Amino acid sequence: MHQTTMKRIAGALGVSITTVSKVLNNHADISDATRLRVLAKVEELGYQRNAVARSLSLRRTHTLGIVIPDLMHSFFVEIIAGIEPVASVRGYGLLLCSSGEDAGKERAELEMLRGRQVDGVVLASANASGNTDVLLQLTRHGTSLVMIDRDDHPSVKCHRVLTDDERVGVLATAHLLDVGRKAIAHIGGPPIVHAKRREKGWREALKARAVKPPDEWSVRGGFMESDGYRAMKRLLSVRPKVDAVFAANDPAAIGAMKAIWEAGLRVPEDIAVVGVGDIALGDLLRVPLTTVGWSRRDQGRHAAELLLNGLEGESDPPRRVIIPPRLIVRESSGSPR
Amino acid sequence: MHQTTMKRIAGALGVSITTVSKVLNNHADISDATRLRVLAKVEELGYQRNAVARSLSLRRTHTLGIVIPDLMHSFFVEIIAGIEPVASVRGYGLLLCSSGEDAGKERAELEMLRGRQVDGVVLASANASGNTDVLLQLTRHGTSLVMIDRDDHPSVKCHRVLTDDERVGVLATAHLLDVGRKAIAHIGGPPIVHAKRREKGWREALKARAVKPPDEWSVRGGFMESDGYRAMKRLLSVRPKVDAVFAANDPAAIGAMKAIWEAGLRVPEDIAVVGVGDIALGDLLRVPLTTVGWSRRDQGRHAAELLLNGLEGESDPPRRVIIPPRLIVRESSGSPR
DNA sequence: ATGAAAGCGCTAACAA
DNA sequence: TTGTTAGCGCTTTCAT
Repeated sequence: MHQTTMKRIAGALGVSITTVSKVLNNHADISDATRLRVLAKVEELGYQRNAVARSLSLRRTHTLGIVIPDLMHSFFVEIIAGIEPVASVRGYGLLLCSSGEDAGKERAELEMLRGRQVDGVVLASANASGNTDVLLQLTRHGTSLVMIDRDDHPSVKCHRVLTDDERVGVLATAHLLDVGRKAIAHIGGPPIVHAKRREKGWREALKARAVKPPDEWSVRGGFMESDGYRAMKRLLSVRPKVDAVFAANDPAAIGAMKAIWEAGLRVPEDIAVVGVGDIALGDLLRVPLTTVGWSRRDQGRHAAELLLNGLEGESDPPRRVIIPPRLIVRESSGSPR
Repeated sequence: MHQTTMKRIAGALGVSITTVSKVLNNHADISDATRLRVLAKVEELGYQRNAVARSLSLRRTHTLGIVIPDLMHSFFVEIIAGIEPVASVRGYGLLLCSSGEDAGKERAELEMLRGRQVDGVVLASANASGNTDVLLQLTRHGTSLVMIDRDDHPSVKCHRVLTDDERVGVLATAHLLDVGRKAIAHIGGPPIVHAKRREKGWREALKARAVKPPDEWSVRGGFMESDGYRAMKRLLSVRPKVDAVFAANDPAAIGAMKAIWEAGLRVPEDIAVVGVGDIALGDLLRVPLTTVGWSRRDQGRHAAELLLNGLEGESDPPRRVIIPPRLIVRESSGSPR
């Protein structure tokens, strides 16, 4: 029950704690003989340095905080999967927080992470601003920060790992035009800059082919399946009928498909659907979903690398890393007509 | 850049550090006047207790370690989603580790968690034993442990949150018999007790209806999609043909379906498929998958509660919590014939 | 090459 | 009601 400590090791060997510490930190000024004796004892007792005490001394915890909106969204989990191996191999632990899409909880989590003295934070927020002050406070106290898929909080100087959202919209919409769709509606996301850029891409792509979308083609939705479902319900009553819809993300696209099926229509024959995000199993859906995706793992990996490089070596100036989106064509967008 | 500390607060107010500490810990022996002054200063400076120092003093980190085999498996993420709210609301942080199905890495993660002095560990391992010694060491040092979906390591005295695997096999197989299938094959999992129990359930259910499975009906597989795919390839050559297959988990079932389709056959018309685990989006698959599932969230929730109750109050004797499995009928098992 | 001593920021007896 | 003091286990000057 009693923890083994350096004191114990030192005592058992008749050396000082300092000596043990030095061995464990690979200091050069230790004779090979002593080093070996210490190492042997460490092995024998199964000793593990107390990271808490070490952190207090070093003022570094070798811990990264991760804040995501929703654990159940494969999307964010893939980001973590990108972070994990990088952190793990460099000896960093991951303190996981889920904000549940709630700005209040996100705030609480960020303060908790500050209290726990994490060396860095990866924030994959979905909330529109609100916690700018906590973020500023964090960075001011020396915690490095990287935001994923967020290009707001402009006052917060930190690394950002993003995709090109306007291009996302263009890729999706141009594809639908390419396969011969004429009336391409858009189910928008929440009022955040990324959703707006996707909508902008949709407009641009239409404009490039001289298509003028009537107002009813664009309906405000959200990032949840239920949002897409509701939005599609409304789009189904638009006349003349739409023959395609570009949803701001995959869950919304799935919701839209459900609404379409419920109305007795078919995907893609009656209405083609394209989403964004390339969620897991998207290729195994009843009607496999055409989507615009980008590598979440790369996003996570880059985030972790930016963070750790900044922590270990020189702290680079804030960078923006753009992960390019790509079109993933499946059945929901149909074949050329 | 300089952290605010209790010293600073105390200094600014002309009181002792102890007083500040007592206020922050809600000790009764502090006058309201002082309490208010301190709280005001804390607010003013945006002070946050340094959890590292606190942990060193208290010898509790208010942190739980979570070790799962694979972040990309929705299955484990749901467990975390069950743990998170319980831990979060009680002020516990979650240190996340992914062992990548590798006993060596799992071992390293567990030692890391020991070094970090976590108060408890939730282990959702998939590895067959091997790290028993580390687990024993952990518990011996006072770390409480709960294992999820693991009923091995019998020497390790800890809570366990399991499902009834034999019943899982019975539910799946009886269902296939109920819908009129005659030749029900089984794609087994890796050589762990749970997979074996599922197979046992399969045998029991067949026996209960006087069906004697020939040896070729049972093929050793694994828990990966590729395992199911390979196993099904072999099953496809069995004569007389099998008309149903019960796979030890959903990924294997999905792999099996792929093999069936590749062979030009149909699910469920030619071969019915049932999996285990009820993975996310299982109901949106090309052919929605019939499966036997149980609440992962409940599993996580129970695990967290067992752990935290043990930490906060009396430490219960090791308990085994059984989460009941239930059959989820979708299309892959077909309709009665 | 080794060790004594101070300190990281906090908690908790024990005094006052 | 408040403060003094001694740790928690480790790192790190600075002597020796």
